[in-house]
Amino acid sequence: MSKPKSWTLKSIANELGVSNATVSNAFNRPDQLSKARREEILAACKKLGYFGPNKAAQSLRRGTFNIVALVLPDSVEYMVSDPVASSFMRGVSSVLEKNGINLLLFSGNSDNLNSVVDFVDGFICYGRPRNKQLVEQLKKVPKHVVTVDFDIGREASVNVNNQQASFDIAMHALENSDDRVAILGLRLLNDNVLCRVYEHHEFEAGQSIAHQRLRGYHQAINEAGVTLSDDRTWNIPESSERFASIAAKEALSSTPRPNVLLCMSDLIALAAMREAIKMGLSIPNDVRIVGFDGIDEGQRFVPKLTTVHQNSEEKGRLAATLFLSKEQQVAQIDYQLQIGQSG
Amino acid sequence: MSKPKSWTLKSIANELGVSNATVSNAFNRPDQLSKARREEILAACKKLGYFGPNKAAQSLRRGTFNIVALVLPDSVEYMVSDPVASSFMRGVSSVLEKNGINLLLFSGNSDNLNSVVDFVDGFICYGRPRNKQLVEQLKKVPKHVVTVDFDIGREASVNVNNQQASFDIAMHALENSDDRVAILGLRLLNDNVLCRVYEHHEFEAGQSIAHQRLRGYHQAINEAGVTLSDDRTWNIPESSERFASIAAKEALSSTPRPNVLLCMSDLIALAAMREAIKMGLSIPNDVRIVGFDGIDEGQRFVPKLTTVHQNSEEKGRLAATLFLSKEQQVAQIDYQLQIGQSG
DNA sequence: GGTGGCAACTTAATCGATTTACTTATCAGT
DNA sequence: ACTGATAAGTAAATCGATTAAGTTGCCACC
Repeated sequence: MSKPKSWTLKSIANELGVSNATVSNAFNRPDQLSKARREEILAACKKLGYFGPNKAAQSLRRGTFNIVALVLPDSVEYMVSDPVASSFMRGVSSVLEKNGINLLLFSGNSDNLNSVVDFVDGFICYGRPRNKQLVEQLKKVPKHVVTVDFDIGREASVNVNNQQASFDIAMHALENSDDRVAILGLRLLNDNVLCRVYEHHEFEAGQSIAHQRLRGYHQAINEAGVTLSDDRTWNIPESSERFASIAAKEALSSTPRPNVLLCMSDLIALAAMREAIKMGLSIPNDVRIVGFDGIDEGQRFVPKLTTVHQNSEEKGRLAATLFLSKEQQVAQIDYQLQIGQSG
Repeated sequence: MSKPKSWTLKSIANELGVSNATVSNAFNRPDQLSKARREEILAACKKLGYFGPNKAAQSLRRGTFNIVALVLPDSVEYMVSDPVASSFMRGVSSVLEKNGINLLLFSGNSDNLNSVVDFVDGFICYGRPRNKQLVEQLKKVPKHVVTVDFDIGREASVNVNNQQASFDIAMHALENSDDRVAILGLRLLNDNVLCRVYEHHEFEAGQSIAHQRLRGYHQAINEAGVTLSDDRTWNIPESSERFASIAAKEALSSTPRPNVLLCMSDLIALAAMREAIKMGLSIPNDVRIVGFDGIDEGQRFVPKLTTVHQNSEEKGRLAATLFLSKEQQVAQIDYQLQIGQSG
């Protein structure tokens, strides 16, 4: 009668009249018992409906979890709506899935790694988490960590050279030293707000992707001998149509009207192009617009978007592979300028 | 000297000369010890670098995890590249994140829930998982389960009426009894293959979303008195531009050329429209094309896509809320026909 | 002064496993 | 027949916590 609703190693062992250890060994170390005994035990477990050792207990004992946390730069919501981030995630998960490892999504807004640190084998961090405490914790967390597109002084990371790429695309967009440049920046600020940004100098030291890209733009602007007025940089809090449109409209209706728009993502650039068209401007004659990312929609748009293409999925695969190898190395991945008709 | 590298409840207790239980209580049950003692302990922990009870051990003991598994219909890769699925996920995560609960992604291709079942508080299943074993396991897994857009006989679920919606959109698209209809189906088959599907009858009993939608189409086709030839249904294995284009090209170049294309997703419908335009066909004069989902890009396309809109993000929020409430109920969510110029 | 009640801790069982060290039994070899 | 190896299995410590039950000291109250 005393059949427990759900079996444990112990109750199974009692039922079969063998020891704890023997049942455990039947599942984990076949060489520790006779073949006959093992098969007998496994068959009995199957019949009774015991599906093997409880993973939580197993993990506690062994210290391994088969779970990797993907630390996102921002909320999970934001992440899944960004096409570049999703394709990165796609790359990561394809590799992990093949290795039977599960993916835990972790928001870059959380202020504490603690809620998951005891459940995972380590962390893959995609870009600098918005919450600074998180960054500090990641620096010293006693687990394996791979960072992507930013650096915390640990040795395993995957990066695209954001600064160089931004420099290149900006150099492409700039033609004359009297060009009027505006920058539509993505998440330059920690505050979740759409606004113009006047103070540039503090960004020159920042390590977020946005800061790296901004440095590339500035470098190109200098090199091209162009002047960037200090009211010509916008902060867009997330890569969404809505915010980007507002910022683009604002930028394009400011005087003197900019004729070069450097956009930190393709989604922003596309929104800007739509606004420009709505305002009756001609691209690239009245305004040249360039993006960053290389998403599909940009290549279908008329005029075709000029942008920096990076293979995010490949980046994801690389990050996951690097994680699994436990090696400490820094991998740089390639980018290509994708020249369209927009700038 | 004997400072362990990482602290445990026990080692902290020893260090402070109090019992195990007291330290535990300091973190979990303030009423069990004096205020002074408690503050003293917490301060000491902070100084020593003990961040609180190990969550894995805590979970083992308590049987709660603060982790919910999101069971996807297919691989995790697939999920993040599908805009509808992502916005569902967005909805789910927004609610969970607010409640401090972490999200674990679980592939619908896995053949065993076991790798995660001992780590999670329960499951939210988005659509019928591709792997049938998984479905069987979900039916009887001893954890809380909420299903979305399919049913496994458990009482908590969120659904849109796929069959009714498909019926409605198909009725809208069909005009004359001599219309030549083709169906571009999404994941009608378990096999990951792009092909024409000849045998329809077995689908009439299927419970996957694709099967529900197919039934709606068939019902409308009957009602409209139209004949559907049995070589006019395609199976597209995933909602991607590439596969959809191939299928659309094949459908549109078959004779007699279909003049109505019922597409099971907007991504497919958009690809079909692009192909039709490439072939010099006029929409909707030569061919009427309707989709399903209501993604943004469809509304921007020229001609605007006629489709079924469902608020996936809301669906996600609803599913998560239902999960957290632990209530057993079936929630139906609304859909609207979104009439554009495409069909 | 004895009793009851309460606050503040401690003891020890428990969650569900893994694993080292130990006990037997069996058998080959001399 | 005795030794030593090997195979097969068991006992008990352990992972890092929670918590019911028990202990102790202190104070109030009749």
